[in-house]
Amino acid sequence: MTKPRLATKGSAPTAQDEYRADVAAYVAAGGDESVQRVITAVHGLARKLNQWYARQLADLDLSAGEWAVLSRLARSNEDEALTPSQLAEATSVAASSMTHRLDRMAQRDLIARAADPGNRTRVLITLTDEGWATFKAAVRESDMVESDVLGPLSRSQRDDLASLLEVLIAGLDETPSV
Amino acid sequence: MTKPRLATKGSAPTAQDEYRADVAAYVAAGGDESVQRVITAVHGLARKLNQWYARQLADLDLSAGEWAVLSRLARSNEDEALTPSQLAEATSVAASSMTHRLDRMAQRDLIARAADPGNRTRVLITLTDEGWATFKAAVRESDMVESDVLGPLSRSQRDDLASLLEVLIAGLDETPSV
DNA sequence: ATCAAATATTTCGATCTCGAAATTGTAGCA
DNA sequence: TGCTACAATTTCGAGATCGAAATATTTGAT
Repeated sequence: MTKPRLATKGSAPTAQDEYRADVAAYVAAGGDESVQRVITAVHGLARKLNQWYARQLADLDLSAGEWAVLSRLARSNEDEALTPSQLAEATSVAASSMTHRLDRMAQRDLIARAADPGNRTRVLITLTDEGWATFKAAVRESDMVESDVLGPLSRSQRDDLASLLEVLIAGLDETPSV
Repeated sequence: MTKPRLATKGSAPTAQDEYRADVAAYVAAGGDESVQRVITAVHGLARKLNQWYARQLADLDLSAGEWAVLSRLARSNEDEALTPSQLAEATSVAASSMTHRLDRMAQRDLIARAADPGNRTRVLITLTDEGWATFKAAVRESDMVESDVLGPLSRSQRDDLASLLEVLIAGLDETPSV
């Protein structure tokens, strides 16, 4: 069954090959197979998606980090305003890095800084009209990639998959933060 | 006994809350719901896992990138030796960055460089005994995290989940690389 | 009211990454 | 062989990130 791919760089290994080899290695090293199949697949998917996003986002002159900021702001622009610290936490980056990232984004008029009226230590970040438009454009682009990836599954399979993943997401909150 | 749980002002949002808000935002922006549920869950899980790995790996003085190299080498040490370029490709990093990463890892005696006997342009990277031992230690640590995450699912649910994810992985190879 | 501790942001120096040369070696072809 | 195109790695300069220290403000205790 396994295609005997002969050495040379000509034929790149498929994602499936990589996946199987990874699972085998982790199991050989002592990992549980039913765990490693899921974990390795999740990582592989996320990695591939991120690669594609990076390319798509490059068209809009956005880095993955900038996209993360846009995305986080977009889903809470109405009710709550966010501070740089919260954005740093939300996007897994040091607060000091967020300062610089926001500098660039403000320069491009994607976001705006405003002093918190109730606490002058804080800065509140909001999406500008242009930032909001850029967010929507990026969603439209990435949705095309994502639809392709989910193409092989039927609607009910997608729902089953989502439900199982949601169980794991819910469980994350109970895990003792390692 | 009771951890002095730092008084969260608004009680930190749970991973589940974040997930639901993300899905809602993407759907509001025009994404398909059955797509966004899966994609968002995959990203959320991968992100959380990576955060935990980073902490675990810090105990072994490993960065995520170094772990990726160790891991890639560990699963192909027997048959094929890898070049820096291949490792760069495999771990999504520029070839020039791999040079420095390998410098550091060689200095710590985790990997060894050797000239390819058949092609003096190439350098072949192999795991040292210490590198191999470090890999195994990391697998043991991360398997504990992963088992916790998969705890909420029964054996057969894990298999179902893995099977669905594997369909997507297989599909990645057909996608026209965007 | 005042002083000390805590919080939020920014600045600073070191490190890591990237893409573009530069370097070194291989392969094809007359 | 000699020459040109190609390939793999490393070097180099610019930009991004990190953790720690600096700055400014708020909160809490006396």
